[in-house]
Amino acid sequence: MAETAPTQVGSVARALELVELVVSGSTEGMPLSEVAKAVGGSKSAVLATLRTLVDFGYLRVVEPGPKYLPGMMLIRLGDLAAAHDPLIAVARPILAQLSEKSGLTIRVARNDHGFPIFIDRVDGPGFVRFYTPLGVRELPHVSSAGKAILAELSDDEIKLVAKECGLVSRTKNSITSFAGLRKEIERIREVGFATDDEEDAQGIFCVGAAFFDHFGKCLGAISATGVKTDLTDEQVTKLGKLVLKHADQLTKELHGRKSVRREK
Amino acid sequence: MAETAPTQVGSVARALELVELVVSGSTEGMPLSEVAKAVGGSKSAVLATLRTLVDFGYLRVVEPGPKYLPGMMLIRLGDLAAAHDPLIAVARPILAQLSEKSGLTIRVARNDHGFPIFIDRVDGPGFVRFYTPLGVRELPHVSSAGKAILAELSDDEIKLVAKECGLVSRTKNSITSFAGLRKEIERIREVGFATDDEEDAQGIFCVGAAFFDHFGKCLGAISATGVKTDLTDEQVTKLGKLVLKHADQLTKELHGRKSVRREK
DNA sequence: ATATCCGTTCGGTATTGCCGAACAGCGTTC
DNA sequence: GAACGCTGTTCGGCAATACCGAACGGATAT
Repeated sequence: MAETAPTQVGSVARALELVELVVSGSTEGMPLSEVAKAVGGSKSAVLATLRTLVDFGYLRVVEPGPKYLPGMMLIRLGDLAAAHDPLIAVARPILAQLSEKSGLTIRVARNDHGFPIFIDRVDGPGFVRFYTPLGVRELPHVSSAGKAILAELSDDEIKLVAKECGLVSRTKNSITSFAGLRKEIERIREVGFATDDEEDAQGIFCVGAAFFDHFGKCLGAISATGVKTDLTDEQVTKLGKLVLKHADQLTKELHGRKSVRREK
Repeated sequence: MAETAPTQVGSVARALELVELVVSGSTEGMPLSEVAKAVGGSKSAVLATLRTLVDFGYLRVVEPGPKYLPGMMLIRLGDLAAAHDPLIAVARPILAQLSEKSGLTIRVARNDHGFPIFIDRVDGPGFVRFYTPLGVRELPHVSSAGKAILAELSDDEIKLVAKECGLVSRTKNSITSFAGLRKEIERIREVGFATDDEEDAQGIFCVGAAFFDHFGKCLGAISATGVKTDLTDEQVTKLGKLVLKHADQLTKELHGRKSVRREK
């Protein structure tokens, strides 16, 4: 019943599934029986695995009626992973500056073969909070960071990425045709930053700009997120330049340089 | 070589050791042979485990000469765990406010049987950055958050915690005698907030205050961290009141109430 | 008071994860 | 230039061990 080709350790895979299950569960915690049913294993086997995860702090157990919750070790590992990531270490102060200047939520995404993976975030001081998960591959064509990354790829690569994600629609503003995306990319290349005008979620507006390593390769993008009604057209242009400036600053601090535009 | 009594899953335990090993390693990444040597297992077994961890995103592999690094999933899990934690969700905006007002690094710790476990942090805008690990049990008697928590325990509990941590010394200012700690606790109970005057690290000054649940039980403490030379005595008192005010605000938003002072 | 659910414990079985040796690809060294 | 040492990788065989299912004890609800 295996689906992955190369050598794997079954019990470890099952344990990691448990972690994801508990973390995705409610804040109340999951009891043993529920966990066992969800993964389709015997209670005794699941119990042994859960105990191991608790011993290592990945999960914690709350009495009474033992329920399992995410443990402190997950926070510790996430923090350590972020601290050890050179990109995050350099980007975080820049994100904070941009957040303070703009009053918006700022995020930074890594370029994962054309797809954006957001790896850090600084929330704005506003009352509106967006929950924006970190560490997951997002759709490239409906986010400003994703489009800013796409605009730095060659046309062939864009075509490949577009096929891979299928240009699925998220809202009525989403770009779903390759021709539309092509036009949008042209616009981004001209002004230097990308926008997301309610293309991923109703009422949400984003502006993003790419940053580069010392080969001129696009490492990722930063983006600012706000509610649509808060922004006028002039503000968008102003914000775009502000985001672009900070992205360039990030490039500089990474000892990178902006890529020359590649020909078709 | 086992130390834990109850049922555990060996391969999972070994896998989790690998994660910690890689995360604690350098930013360059660890090659297979190094990992295998460190955990004392065969290359083939370690390889299979590493592959499983990579498949789940806990680790990622960088070419050439396959080296293993912390993966995006760790950031994702840490972020999710934080988002699902009601305390962090409520505390984060308050930490941000306090950081902006004070210009310092603000942290929040959970009370783990008298020991502080810092679970979230908002860095100040200053140039000086402190790396303060999250999710680990810290010493209670050399941190302001720890002492703020201690001051809310009964004298018997304080004695127990003091014995457990041994009142080890970290700097020449560290409190190492129970009599000294007793006196310090009295002072904290009078003014309502705790300080750490270079007791954990040279040149570092902290101020902390506790917060409570609706039973009046101390849930944890928040603390502000800065460099010693930046602060005069009057500023310390002013800062203490500011931190205390935000801790009280946190208590309020958690629908808690401050505990009545317990008798001896 | 009874019944049903939960978490836990305990052996038996065979699955499966571990080991060690052999292979292959590089970089270095002589 | 060739041979050596170091990597990471694959493959079979043994036995450790992780799984299962049933039985126990406790709590809650009916």
